[in-house]
Amino acid sequence: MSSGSVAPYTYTPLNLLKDGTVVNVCGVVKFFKPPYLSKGTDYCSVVTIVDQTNVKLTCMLFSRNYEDLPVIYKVGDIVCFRGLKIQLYKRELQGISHYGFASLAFDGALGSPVIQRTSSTSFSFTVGDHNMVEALRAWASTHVPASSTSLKLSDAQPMQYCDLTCQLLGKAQVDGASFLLKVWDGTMTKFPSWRVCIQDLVFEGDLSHILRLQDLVIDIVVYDNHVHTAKSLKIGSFVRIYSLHTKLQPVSSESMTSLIRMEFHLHGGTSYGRGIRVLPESNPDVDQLKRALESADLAAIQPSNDTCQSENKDNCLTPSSSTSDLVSLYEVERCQQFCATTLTDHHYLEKTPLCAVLKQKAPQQYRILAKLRSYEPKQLFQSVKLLCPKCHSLQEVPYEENVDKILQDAATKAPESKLQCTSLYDSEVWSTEGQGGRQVAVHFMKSDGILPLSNECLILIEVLGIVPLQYVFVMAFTFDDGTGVLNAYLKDSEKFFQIPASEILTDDNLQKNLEKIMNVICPPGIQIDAYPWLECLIKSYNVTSGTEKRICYQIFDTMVTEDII
DNA sequence: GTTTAGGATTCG
Repeated sequence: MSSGSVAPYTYTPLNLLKDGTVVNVCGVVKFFKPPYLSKGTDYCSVVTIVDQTNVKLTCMLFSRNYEDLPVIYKVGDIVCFRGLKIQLYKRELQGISHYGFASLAFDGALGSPVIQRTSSTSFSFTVGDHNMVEALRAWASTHVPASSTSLKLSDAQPMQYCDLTCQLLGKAQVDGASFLLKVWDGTMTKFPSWRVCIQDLVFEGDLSHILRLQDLVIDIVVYDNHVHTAKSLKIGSFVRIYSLHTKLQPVSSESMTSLIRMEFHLHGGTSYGRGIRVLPESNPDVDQLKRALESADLAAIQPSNDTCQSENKDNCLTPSSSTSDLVSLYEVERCQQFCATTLTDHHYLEKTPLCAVLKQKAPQQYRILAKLRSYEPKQLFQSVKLLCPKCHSLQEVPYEENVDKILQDAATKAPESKLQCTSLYDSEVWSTEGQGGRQVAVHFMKSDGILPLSNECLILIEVLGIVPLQYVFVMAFTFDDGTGVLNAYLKDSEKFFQIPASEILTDDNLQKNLEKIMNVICPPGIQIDAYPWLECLIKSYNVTSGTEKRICYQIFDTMVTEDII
């Protein structure tokens, strides 16, 4: 027993939780949504924790008071919850705050002082709790990857979601659903910030100070549910903005001849933990931020032209730069800055370097960030194949003169499927002459629901066992991310290039588009350093040929970004 | 002793 009148609390390991119980738990924060106003009466915070048992628990925490929800600043923080009810939701256990719920939160950094963050007076902190936090810190340092979303403005790239720690310099309500925040963190973005027109708005903040800081200040627009949080923020306060979206302004002739600008949005909703949280002066990240602001402020007051010119020599646009210089600079910047592909799903997967992918067994799924060193086939029309969705075999698209041969070589078994006429094709069963009266099912593919003229009609013969075949792009990509080289197949009917494989052989424009895309993602005649990054999902699988076993990789749920299509 | 949300990006 600990000294004093309060008995030590018992914490239940996350692998021993039972439905219907009320428990105390401790864990490392794996994911969280900063407290936000729910549609009911309370503030809500969703927190996923993990402990040494490697079991995760997602907790729904509600409180009438914002301050009573756990004070979490970042992934990796450590929390202790008391009075957490365990229940089943979608066949998984989840935690939900029960009557008398209380929480403590701590910095997760190994060796930092164990200072509890809570306003909950009922939460007594014992030696046992202290040891629990230290043990979780030690475990997390080797088992929980550090949060990678937090960054400085100077490291912000377009088309990213990131957590920004900054100071609020100005604010203004734009309209009912959007609110402007002017912030800085002492560093300069790669592209100057967009500027929201504040002419007709009620602006709060020191505009002369903001103007003096120039491009050290960025404009963030927050939307919908974040407007009420933004309204309550005090000028000068230190805030963290979670899942801030960075993007480049749409390319227009105007932006080509001036400068490309970067937009900052905090979109509506709370997906991926989108939100804003005020950081106290005592926060170690604020300490660091203050120092950066002080030196940046000094530099802004006494600008050194020499430093500016020598640092920006490579990126500097002189008044004599021609439009084509600007465009090519933009193209280079764009290629270096952001991904030419995006994921269509599984955004929560963490990125894995290729060297790590290559060491692991199959099957697995990975998110990778790499450059396309090379690809096959170079003759792009050769990448179009016919895929049998039934047996997954691939066939070449047959030349017309080969079709007779294919029919002669067809298998001997009778068609199995029930014949039906659909909007895609009409079907008939024909008895062959001179082949023992073998029956062959023939499908006449329709175009827009209508049978085309016979010489234009695609005919599928079911004894071939390939009914109906699907056109796909099949390519071999060689990825390189600096840590390793990996070959992956692309097998895709239309998602990746946003071009239907079924139409490319007959459409010159689509062929040109495909060529253009390949020239962007794997540009000929330049160093690989200047190639764009590609973010891809790949899955590994085992392939056995004879006695040889090897691992293959295939791209999935990935597409090229719309602005290069 | 009810509800809220139930991780899984907007499309401005």
